[in-house]
Amino acid sequence: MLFTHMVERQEADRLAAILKASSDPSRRSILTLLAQEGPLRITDIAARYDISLNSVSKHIKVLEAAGLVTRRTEWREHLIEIQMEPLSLVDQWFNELRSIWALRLDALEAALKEDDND
Amino acid sequence: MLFTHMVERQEADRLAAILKASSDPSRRSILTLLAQEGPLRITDIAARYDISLNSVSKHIKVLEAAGLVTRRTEWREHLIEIQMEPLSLVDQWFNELRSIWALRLDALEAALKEDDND
DNA sequence: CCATCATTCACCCAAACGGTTGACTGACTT
DNA sequence: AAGTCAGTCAACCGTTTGGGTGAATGATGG
Repeated sequence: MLFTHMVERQEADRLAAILKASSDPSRRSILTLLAQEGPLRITDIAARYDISLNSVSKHIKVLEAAGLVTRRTEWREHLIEIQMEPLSLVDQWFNELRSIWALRLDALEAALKEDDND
Repeated sequence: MLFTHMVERQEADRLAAILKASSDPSRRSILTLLAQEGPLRITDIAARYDISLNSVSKHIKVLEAAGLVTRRTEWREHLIEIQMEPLSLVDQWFNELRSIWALRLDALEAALKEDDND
Protein backbone atom coordinates (compact mmCIF):
# COMPACT_ATOMS: atom_id res chain seq x y z
CA MET A 1 0.00 0.00 0.00
CA LEU A 2 1.25 3.44 -0.96
CA PHE A 3 0.83 5.05 2.43
CA THR A 4 2.72 2.30 4.19
CA HIS A 5 5.61 2.69 1.80
CA MET A 6 5.74 6.39 2.44
CA VAL A 7 5.92 5.78 6.17
CA GLU A 8 8.58 3.14 5.76
CA ARG A 9 10.62 5.38 3.50
CA GLN A 10 10.38 8.15 6.06
CA GLU A 11 11.48 5.84 8.86
CA ALA A 12 14.35 4.53 6.76
CA ASP A 13 15.54 8.08 6.18
CA ARG A 14 15.31 8.83 9.87
CA LEU A 15 17.26 5.69 10.69
CA ALA A 16 19.89 6.69 8.14
CA ALA A 17 20.23 10.14 9.70
CA ILE A 18 20.53 8.71 13.20
CA LEU A 19 23.16 6.15 12.25
CA LYS A 20 25.19 8.62 10.25
CA ALA A 21 25.01 11.19 13.03
CA SER A 22 26.24 8.72 15.62
CA SER A 23 28.93 7.30 13.39
CA ASP A 24 31.26 10.21 14.14
CA PRO A 25 33.41 10.01 17.31
CA SER A 26 33.18 13.75 18.07
CA ARG A 27 29.41 13.60 17.90
CA ARG A 28 29.28 10.50 20.06
CA SER A 29 31.45 12.28 22.60
CA ILE A 30 29.16 15.32 22.55
CA LEU A 31 26.16 13.07 23.16
CA THR A 32 27.87 11.51 26.16
CA LEU A 33 28.76 14.94 27.48
CA LEU A 34 25.15 16.10 27.14
CA ALA A 35 23.90 12.95 28.85
CA GLN A 36 26.04 13.50 31.91
CA GLU A 37 25.90 17.28 32.17
CA GLY A 38 22.39 18.04 30.96
CA PRO A 39 21.50 20.86 28.55
CA LEU A 40 24.50 22.99 27.53
CA ARG A 41 25.18 26.02 25.37
CA ILE A 42 27.16 25.48 22.20
CA THR A 43 29.97 27.58 23.63
CA ASP A 44 30.12 25.37 26.72
CA ILE A 45 30.33 22.27 24.59
CA ALA A 46 33.05 23.76 22.41
CA ALA A 47 35.06 24.63 25.53
CA ARG A 48 35.46 20.91 26.27
CA TYR A 49 37.16 20.12 23.00
CA ASP A 50 39.99 21.61 21.04
CA ILE A 51 37.91 22.00 17.92
CA SER A 52 36.46 25.34 16.93
CA LEU A 53 33.09 26.66 18.02
CA ASN A 54 32.05 26.59 14.39
CA SER A 55 32.81 22.93 14.05
CA VAL A 56 30.75 22.17 17.14
CA SER A 57 27.89 24.25 15.78
CA LYS A 58 27.94 22.12 12.65
CA HIS A 59 27.98 18.88 14.63
CA ILE A 60 25.02 20.07 16.65
CA LYS A 61 23.11 20.75 13.46
CA VAL A 62 23.73 17.19 12.29
CA LEU A 63 22.62 15.77 15.63
CA GLU A 64 19.59 18.04 15.56
CA ALA A 65 18.61 16.90 12.07
CA ALA A 66 18.75 13.32 13.34
CA GLY A 67 16.56 14.26 16.31
CA LEU A 68 19.25 13.19 18.75
CA VAL A 69 19.33 16.67 20.21
CA THR A 70 16.89 19.54 20.59
CA ARG A 71 17.56 23.25 20.81
CA ARG A 72 15.88 25.74 23.12
CA THR A 73 16.87 29.21 21.92
CA GLU A 74 16.76 31.93 24.53
CA TRP A 75 17.85 34.87 22.51
CA ARG A 76 21.49 34.43 21.62
CA GLU A 77 21.94 31.47 23.93
CA HIS A 78 21.04 28.10 22.43
CA LEU A 79 20.47 25.40 25.02
CA ILE A 80 21.21 21.98 23.55
CA GLU A 81 19.55 18.96 25.12
CA ILE A 82 20.08 15.28 24.33
CA GLN A 83 17.10 13.26 23.13
CA MET A 84 17.08 9.53 23.73
CA GLU A 85 13.99 8.59 21.79
CA PRO A 86 15.63 8.23 18.33
CA LEU A 87 17.92 5.51 19.66
CA SER A 88 14.91 3.23 19.85
CA LEU A 89 14.61 3.37 16.08
CA VAL A 90 18.04 1.79 15.84
CA ASP A 91 17.04 -0.78 18.45
CA GLN A 92 14.02 -1.47 16.31
CA TRP A 93 16.10 -2.04 13.19
CA PHE A 94 18.41 -4.40 15.08
CA ASN A 95 15.43 -6.38 16.32
CA GLU A 96 13.97 -6.60 12.85
CA LEU A 97 17.28 -7.91 11.53
CA ARG A 98 17.51 -10.45 14.33
CA SER A 99 13.97 -11.65 13.80
CA ILE A 100 14.43 -11.98 10.04
CA TRP A 101 17.50 -14.02 10.77
CA ALA A 102 15.73 -16.18 13.37
CA LEU A 103 12.84 -16.74 10.99
CA ARG A 104 15.13 -18.16 8.35
CA LEU A 105 16.76 -20.47 10.89
CA ASP A 106 13.35 -21.73 11.98
CA ALA A 107 12.38 -22.49 8.40
CA LEU A 108 15.67 -24.30 7.91
CA GLU A 109 15.13 -26.39 11.01
CA ALA A 110 11.62 -27.29 9.92
CA ALA A 111 12.91 -28.35 6.53
CA LEU A 112 15.47 -30.61 8.17
CA LYS A 113 12.84 -32.23 10.35
CA GLU A 114 10.74 -32.78 7.22
CA ASP A 115 13.73 -34.52 5.64
CA ASP A 116 13.96 -36.86 8.62
CA ASN A 117 10.46 -38.10 7.92
CA ASP A 118 11.39 -39.22 4.44
CA MET B 1 44.28 1.39 35.31
CA LEU B 2 46.25 1.03 32.11
CA PHE B 3 44.84 -2.31 31.09
CA THR B 4 41.26 -1.15 31.49
CA HIS B 5 41.93 1.85 29.30
CA MET B 6 43.36 -0.35 26.60
CA VAL B 7 40.26 -2.50 26.64
CA GLU B 8 37.98 0.50 26.57
CA ARG B 9 39.91 2.01 23.68
CA GLN B 10 39.61 -1.25 21.80
CA GLU B 11 35.90 -1.43 22.41
CA ALA B 12 35.44 2.18 21.35
CA ASP B 13 37.24 1.47 18.09
CA ARG B 14 35.07 -1.57 17.51
CA LEU B 15 31.94 0.46 18.20
CA ALA B 16 33.15 3.11 15.77
CA ALA B 17 33.72 0.51 13.07
CA ILE B 18 30.30 -1.03 13.60
CA LEU B 19 28.46 2.28 13.51
CA LYS B 20 30.32 3.51 10.47
CA ALA B 21 29.77 0.24 8.66
CA SER B 22 26.04 0.33 9.29
CA SER B 23 25.72 4.01 8.47
CA ASP B 24 25.68 3.28 4.73
CA PRO B 25 22.35 2.33 3.12
CA SER B 26 23.86 -0.17 0.68
CA ARG B 27 25.59 -1.97 3.50
CA ARG B 28 22.43 -2.00 5.60
CA SER B 29 20.59 -3.46 2.65
CA ILE B 30 23.24 -6.14 2.22
CA LEU B 31 22.93 -7.05 5.88
CA THR B 32 19.17 -7.43 5.54
CA LEU B 33 19.65 -9.57 2.45
CA LEU B 34 22.11 -11.83 4.29
CA ALA B 35 19.75 -12.12 7.25
CA GLN B 36 16.89 -13.34 5.13
CA GLU B 37 18.77 -15.48 2.62
CA GLY B 38 21.58 -16.85 4.71
CA PRO B 39 25.21 -17.08 3.56
CA LEU B 40 25.75 -15.85 0.01
CA ARG B 41 28.60 -15.50 -2.43
CA ILE B 42 29.76 -12.00 -3.27
CA THR B 43 28.61 -12.50 -6.86
CA ASP B 44 25.12 -13.46 -5.66
CA ILE B 45 24.93 -10.34 -3.53
CA ALA B 46 26.09 -8.14 -6.38
CA ALA B 47 23.43 -9.64 -8.64
CA ARG B 48 20.74 -8.12 -6.41
CA TYR B 49 21.94 -4.56 -6.87
CA ASP B 50 22.93 -2.46 -9.82
CA ILE B 51 26.32 -1.65 -8.41
CA SER B 52 29.44 -3.42 -9.60
CA LEU B 53 30.85 -6.58 -8.10
CA ASN B 54 33.90 -4.58 -7.11
CA SER B 55 31.84 -2.15 -5.12
CA VAL B 56 30.11 -4.99 -3.29
CA SER B 57 33.47 -6.57 -2.58
CA LYS B 58 34.56 -3.33 -0.90
CA HIS B 59 31.38 -3.09 1.15
CA ILE B 60 31.87 -6.65 2.32
CA LYS B 61 35.37 -5.80 3.44
CA VAL B 62 34.05 -2.91 5.53
CA LEU B 63 31.38 -5.10 7.08
CA GLU B 64 33.97 -7.79 7.71
CA ALA B 65 36.31 -5.34 9.44
CA ALA B 66 33.42 -4.38 11.71
CA GLY B 67 32.76 -8.04 12.47
CA LEU B 68 29.25 -7.76 11.09
CA VAL B 69 30.00 -10.43 8.55
CA THR B 70 32.33 -13.41 8.31
CA ARG B 71 33.82 -15.04 5.25
CA ARG B 72 34.22 -18.76 4.59
CA THR B 73 36.49 -19.10 1.58
CA GLU B 74 36.07 -22.31 -0.38
CA TRP B 75 38.62 -21.79 -3.08
CA ARG B 76 37.43 -19.00 -5.33
CA GLU B 77 33.97 -18.89 -3.78
CA HIS B 78 33.68 -16.69 -0.71
CA LEU B 79 30.62 -17.46 1.40
CA ILE B 80 29.58 -14.36 3.32
CA GLU B 81 27.57 -14.83 6.50
CA ILE B 82 25.96 -12.18 8.69
CA GLN B 83 27.05 -11.94 12.30
CA MET B 84 24.64 -10.52 14.85
CA GLU B 85 26.91 -10.35 17.86
CA PRO B 86 28.48 -6.93 17.14
CA LEU B 87 25.07 -5.30 17.27
CA SER B 88 25.05 -5.91 21.01
CA LEU B 89 27.98 -3.52 21.36
CA VAL B 90 25.81 -0.75 19.99
CA ASP B 91 22.99 -1.80 22.30
CA GLN B 92 25.51 -1.60 25.10
CA TRP B 93 26.54 1.93 24.21
CA PHE B 94 22.92 3.04 24.03
CA ASN B 95 22.27 1.56 27.45
CA GLU B 96 25.31 3.30 28.89
CA LEU B 97 24.10 6.61 27.49
CA ARG B 98 20.63 6.06 28.87
CA SER B 99 21.95 5.14 32.30
CA ILE B 100 24.28 8.13 32.43
CA TRP B 101 21.32 10.29 31.56
CA ALA B 102 19.08 8.63 34.16
CA LEU B 103 21.78 9.01 36.79
CA ARG B 104 21.93 12.75 36.25
CA LEU B 105 18.14 13.02 36.50
CA ASP B 106 18.19 11.09 39.77
CA ALA B 107 20.80 13.42 41.21
CA LEU B 108 18.76 16.39 40.10
CA GLU B 109 15.64 15.03 41.73
CA ALA B 110 17.51 14.36 44.95
CA ALA B 111 18.82 17.92 44.95
CA LEU B 112 15.30 19.27 44.54
CA LYS B 113 14.03 17.17 47.44
CA GLU B 114 16.94 18.51 49.48
CA ASP B 115 15.84 22.03 48.64
CA ASP B 116 12.34 21.27 49.88
CA ASN B 117 13.75 20.54 53.30
CA ASP B 118 15.29 24.00 53.62
C1' DC C 1 28.46 55.23 20.11
C1' DC C 2 31.55 51.44 20.54
C1' DA C 3 32.78 46.82 22.22
C1' DT C 4 31.32 42.34 23.68
C1' DC C 5 28.96 37.98 23.24
C1' DA C 6 26.78 33.58 21.09
C1' DT C 7 25.86 31.86 17.09
C1' DT C 8 25.33 31.29 12.14
C1' DC C 9 26.79 31.97 7.29
C1' DA C 10 29.84 31.67 3.42
C1' DC C 11 34.03 29.92 1.86
C1' DC C 12 38.13 27.04 1.67
C1' DC C 13 40.95 22.83 2.28
C1' DA C 14 42.39 18.06 2.74
C1' DA C 15 40.91 13.54 3.58
C1' DA C 16 37.64 9.90 3.15
C1' DC C 17 34.01 7.67 0.65
C1' DG C 18 31.19 5.27 -2.86
C1' DG C 19 31.53 4.04 -7.19
C1' DT C 20 33.80 2.77 -11.69
C1' DT C 21 37.12 0.45 -14.92
C1' DG C 22 40.89 -2.53 -16.06
C1' DA C 23 44.35 -5.80 -15.07
C1' DC C 24 45.58 -10.01 -12.48
C1' DT C 25 45.23 -14.78 -10.27
C1' DG C 26 44.37 -19.74 -10.65
C1' DA C 27 41.60 -23.58 -11.09
C1' DC C 28 37.99 -25.72 -14.04
C1' DT C 29 35.87 -26.57 -18.84
C1' DT C 30 36.06 -27.22 -23.56
C1' DA D 1 45.90 -24.35 -25.29
C1' DA D 2 42.09 -21.02 -24.81
C1' DG D 3 38.33 -19.25 -22.34
C1' DT D 4 35.42 -18.78 -18.26
C1' DC D 5 34.68 -17.67 -13.46
C1' DA D 6 35.06 -15.47 -8.55
C1' DG D 7 37.23 -12.43 -6.44
C1' DT D 8 40.96 -8.94 -5.28
C1' DC D 9 44.04 -5.01 -6.25
C1' DA D 10 45.20 -0.52 -7.99
C1' DA D 11 44.15 3.71 -9.91
C1' DC D 12 40.93 7.09 -10.75
C1' DC D 13 36.73 10.44 -10.35
C1' DG D 14 33.20 13.24 -8.17
C1' DT D 15 30.94 14.17 -3.81
C1' DT D 16 30.65 14.39 1.00
C1' DT D 17 32.70 15.34 5.32
C1' DG D 18 35.22 17.22 9.24
C1' DG D 19 37.81 20.85 10.13
C1' DG D 20 39.34 25.82 9.86
C1' DT D 21 38.88 31.22 9.05
C1' DG D 22 36.61 35.52 8.73
C1' DA D 23 32.63 38.30 8.50
C1' DA D 24 27.72 39.34 9.82
C1' DT D 25 23.96 39.74 13.19
C1' DG D 26 21.75 41.98 16.94
C1' DA D 27 20.81 42.93 21.64
C1' DT D 28 23.39 44.34 25.99
C1' DG D 29 26.86 47.02 28.75
C1' DG D 30 30.24 50.53 29.11
